[in-house]
Amino acid sequence: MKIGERWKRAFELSRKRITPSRKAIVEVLEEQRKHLSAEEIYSCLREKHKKVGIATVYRNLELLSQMGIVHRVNFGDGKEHYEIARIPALHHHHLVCTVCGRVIDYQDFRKEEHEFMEGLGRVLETKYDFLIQSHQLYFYGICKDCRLKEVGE
Amino acid sequence: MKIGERWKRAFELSRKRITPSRKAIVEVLEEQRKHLSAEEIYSCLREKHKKVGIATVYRNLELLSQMGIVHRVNFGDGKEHYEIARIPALHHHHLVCTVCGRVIDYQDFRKEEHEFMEGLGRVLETKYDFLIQSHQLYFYGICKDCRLKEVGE
DNA sequence: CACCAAATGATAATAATTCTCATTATCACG
DNA sequence: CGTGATAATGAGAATTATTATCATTTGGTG
Ligand SMILES: [Mn+2]
Ligand SMILES: [Mn+2]
Ligand SMILES: [Zn+2]
Ligand SMILES: [Zn+2]
Repeated sequence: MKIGERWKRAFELSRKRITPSRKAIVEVLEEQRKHLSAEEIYSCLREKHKKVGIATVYRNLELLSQMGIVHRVNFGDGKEHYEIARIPALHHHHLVCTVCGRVIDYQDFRKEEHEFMEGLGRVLETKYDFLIQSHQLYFYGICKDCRLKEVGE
Repeated sequence: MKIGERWKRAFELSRKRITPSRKAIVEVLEEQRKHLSAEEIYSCLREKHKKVGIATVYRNLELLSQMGIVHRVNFGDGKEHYEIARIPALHHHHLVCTVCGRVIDYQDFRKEEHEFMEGLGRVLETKYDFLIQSHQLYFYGICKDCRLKEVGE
């Protein structure tokens, strides 16, 4: 099932209204498939001549995150970023360069990783009486370019 | 080796000065062993009658994070939190309630998890030419109390 | 003890996000 | 297909976390 069809159903179920702003925000994230900040999404919308206020962008990113339609990710650069949620089979994680901020999406070991996380998640649910909804894994390090620059200096 | 002895050595090696502010900040984090925001650390220092400016708190938390003496963690509540780094054998991860913000430190499956992360890390290092320094795993969900409240409404 | 780069404190500046409130639009219902 | 209750929006103000500036102080080396 395409994510595009899915989110409309989710809106109906949760009794949230389907508005032009919401459609436009999801559209931008689906097209770009990148990690965009609220401000970047706002700019994209302006370029497309969709007039949506910045407050509405923030409000809806919050809502869409809670609904699981978008993922909010934080790379430690002082602002939140958002990306469209992929189907579970395409779930991915992040590799962050602590020097230049470059972020790599990786999905290697998707299956093993997913199994491991599922198993761990189940144990935690039982032990801590939590209902687990999602997880995020970040690896931090130094990318090739930044390592070369360091040596050069 | 106690972490307390270790960080002084790290300072000498990286040619950073051991100042009263830095000692005091590490001290607070070692005593409290919690996830404190910069502002909370600043308050603790004032209570202990150590006069350290807020800017110095931020500056040193940045430095201590880079040195690996403290860990900067983000639970999605709009501010960074800091905790003293534990020795690798006591490495832990986080379980975050998306409703009330409660955070649980867990260290179950420490060994299996660590092995898994090490293995995954090595593959990523090779494939993406990254030098990996650390990783963080977050599980998000709803805690027991928040689930009970939801039903009550 | 003197020197000097590094560190600090006070405060201003910036940047991200949230709040307020008057106006507009969605959609369930008749 | 209207209509009304109520959710959503936009503009801008307000708030909050974090960073920058710069004159002053200090740690550590010799
Ligand atoms: Mn991603
Ligand atoms: Mn912790
Ligand atoms: Zn880099
Ligand atoms: Zn909770």
